[in-house]
Amino acid sequence: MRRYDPADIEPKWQRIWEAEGLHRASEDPADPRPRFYALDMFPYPSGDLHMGHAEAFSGGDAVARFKAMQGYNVLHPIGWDAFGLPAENAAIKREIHPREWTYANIEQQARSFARMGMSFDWTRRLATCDPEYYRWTQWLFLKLFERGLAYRKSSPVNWCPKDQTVLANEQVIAGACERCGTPVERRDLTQWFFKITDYAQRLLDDMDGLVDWPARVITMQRNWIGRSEGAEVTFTIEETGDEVPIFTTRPDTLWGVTFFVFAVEHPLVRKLAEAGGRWEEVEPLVGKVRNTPLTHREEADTKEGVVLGVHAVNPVNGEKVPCYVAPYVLMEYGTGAIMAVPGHDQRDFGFARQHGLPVREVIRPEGEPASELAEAYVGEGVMVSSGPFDGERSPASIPKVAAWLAAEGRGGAAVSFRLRDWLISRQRYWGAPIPIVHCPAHGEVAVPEDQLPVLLPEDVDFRPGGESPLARHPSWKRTACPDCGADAVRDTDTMDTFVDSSWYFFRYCSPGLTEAAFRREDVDRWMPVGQYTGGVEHAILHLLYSRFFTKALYDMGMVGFTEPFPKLMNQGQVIYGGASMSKSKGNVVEPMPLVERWGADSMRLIILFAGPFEGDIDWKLIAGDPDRRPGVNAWLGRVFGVVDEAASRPHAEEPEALRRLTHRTIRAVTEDVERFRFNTAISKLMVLSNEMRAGLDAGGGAGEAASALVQMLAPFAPYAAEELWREVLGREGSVHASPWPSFEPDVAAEETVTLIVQVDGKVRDKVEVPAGADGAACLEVARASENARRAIGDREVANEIVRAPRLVNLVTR
RNA sequence: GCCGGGGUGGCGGAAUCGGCAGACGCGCGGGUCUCAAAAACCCGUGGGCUUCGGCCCGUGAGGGUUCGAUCCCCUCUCCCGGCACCA
Repeated sequence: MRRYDPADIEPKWQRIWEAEGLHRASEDPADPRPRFYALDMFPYPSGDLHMGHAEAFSGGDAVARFKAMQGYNVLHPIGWDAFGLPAENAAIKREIHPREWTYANIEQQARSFARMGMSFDWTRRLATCDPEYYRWTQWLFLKLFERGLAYRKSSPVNWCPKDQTVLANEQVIAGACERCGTPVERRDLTQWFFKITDYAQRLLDDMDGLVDWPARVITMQRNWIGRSEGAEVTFTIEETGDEVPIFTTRPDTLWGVTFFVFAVEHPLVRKLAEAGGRWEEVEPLVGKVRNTPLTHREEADTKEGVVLGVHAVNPVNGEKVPCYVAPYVLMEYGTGAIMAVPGHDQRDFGFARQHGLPVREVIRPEGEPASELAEAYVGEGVMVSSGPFDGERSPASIPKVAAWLAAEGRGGAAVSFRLRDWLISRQRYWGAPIPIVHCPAHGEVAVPEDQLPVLLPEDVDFRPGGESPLARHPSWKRTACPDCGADAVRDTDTMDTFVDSSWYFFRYCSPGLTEAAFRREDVDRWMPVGQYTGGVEHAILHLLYSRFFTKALYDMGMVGFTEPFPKLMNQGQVIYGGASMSKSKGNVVEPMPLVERWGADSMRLIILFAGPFEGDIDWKLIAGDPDRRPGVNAWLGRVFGVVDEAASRPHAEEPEALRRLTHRTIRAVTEDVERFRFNTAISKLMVLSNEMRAGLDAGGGAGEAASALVQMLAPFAPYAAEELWREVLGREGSVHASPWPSFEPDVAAEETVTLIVQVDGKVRDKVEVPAGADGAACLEVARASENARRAIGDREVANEIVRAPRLVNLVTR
């Protein structure tokens, strides 16, 4: 009998598949197969692959192989998200160049992927740190710049005083630098932004079409975009005449305004404080908040604030209310100033109590008397003390008030988004340089396309200190203005790595193209992506940015669709003992040692069989003794046994029950794989192999079952399936290029079914009846059941529920 | 606090147009083989009771609808995830 020896067969097939070019996507125009783009979120090359990669890619690979067997021309590419801070950190620590560290890791991961049997089209491999890739990242930046979608402005950012660098929000943990633990400060710097806010409404609207996205991802993106409807209203400052617009979702409470609040960063604060003779009191608060890290702002005291000494005139009734400056109003949202209605907003209420400001009731619950408010009332009601709107029902009155404001010329209906423009500048070395030259005469000038890429300099001191590494380089930034030839300097910032990853899926469609980032015809041929697989940690940033890029490129006529990923699947995390795996916790389980010891097929089966793909896997709970043979490995051994035995007696008659199970299994497994239910698919294959064993032991044949089993095993255990297909079953060509088995309904149909006989809803008997048994026949069988009679005893049967041919329930009085 | 998802054997998990709860696997127990052990293979495995025919209980807790509820409804509870001064 043929032994199952993964150490022997896996490297062998890996070589043969590579030599045969089995997984290359076909670009032959005569290829009649429909196309399918199976995309996995590309990895970041920090060391070797971890368990999370193993799970995500095992699932993605199962889908790609399944689709190929279903007759699709599959594009299943791989690449690396290879720019980023960790490469620099590692380089600083080990004194090697970020490039060396990055490419070494990419090679390692590529070898591991190949060893795992991933069906990638390696000819399309890319890395975002490759000059031939980032050249086009820069080119896309310039396209956005041309359209006004990339612009520069001053913005507050997180700054680590020890590392002397700007940090992304996600690099700030509890107000401190994640690397050195130093509390971060706030700096105002001029930065590049992408104008994603122009697309806020479309990003929101188009999600209605993303029916195959996980609901929670949709929810997270909706929350992130944060659309609010309301009104904009312009107040006038009594003492200076300044006009200050505010956004409110509750214009129906305009008559309840008793004060007015500015964010500390609001450009009018100093002027107004000075006009009110209060700058001395205001300045310390402004300074304090300015030095508070952005990530700490949420902990600021809601009641803190200082009076400005000036008054705002309420346009609806001419009332003058005092102005304050307070940290609870954010410059980043709305207009950076608010009308305060303590009667109907809890934050305003708290502030009013603290500062002795009046609280006015202007929305009253229907049918109730006027009351002294003990807290803000935010529910429905009737407008009172509201001039022309007295008696109007709120919130129905909101659009009426907005329309009235518009007619009066003091504002009107407005929509506000929480989404802010995407800050892409990074004062870091290991990223794509921003292709802009700053000319004293011409300002921001695009680097001409024929001068791309703007290459990163090699000889750089990328250790932290003072300025960004590119700014510190003695000569790199010096250049001539492309417009006038005068001395000018390059922009010394690099782009956020999320820019790199916002278009990599387009590049896969036109690999190695030297004239453009991609060809529209290539992209339109393969995209939108058939299935996108990756972690939920990218639910907002990467997916939102990629959607934005796609829409912007669509508007430029560069692609023919507006959503890149109509179908999205998130795999769960692989954790250990309820916590994420990490080196500091010492609980990291790596996939490659498992692959070396038991084979890639076993590693893939362990992880796919452990539970639902979307759910987390706690390795501590699913893994047994690491030195003990995994159950799935033993199962593969048994599969080799049954397939070998079936092949050795091709003329033996296959039992009808086995044929039926085979066809039922084909139907069920096909459905399971389509729904990412790999765990149940594998369990059904186990059932089939168990039944084959029983049939063979009884002397029957199992040829059809063996063939189907091997084919259905192929997406999950590609090496073992290939060995069985070609060597044991002796088929020509790869199992992975064979057509997915089809089930025949006639064969799958049951001849008999188990009739459940219940008495008063409790199961009392199970009887085999013909599958076509009608109600009367079933009832007869049920009445005849000895067990049922005993359960009924001397009671009278009052009701008979019949669901032929599955169930009869005899109900006694 | 708000929104979303979930609670099923010793463990991972099956089963939801309301109709056999616990598929499949791990673990565990017993057996075959062996001098012995491991491996492999076979049998058993929710709890309790049993006259060995079966019976009772059981899907976080309580209630409801129904002939019948893991599934639908209400209340509660715990866990996980996301958001959280968003005007």
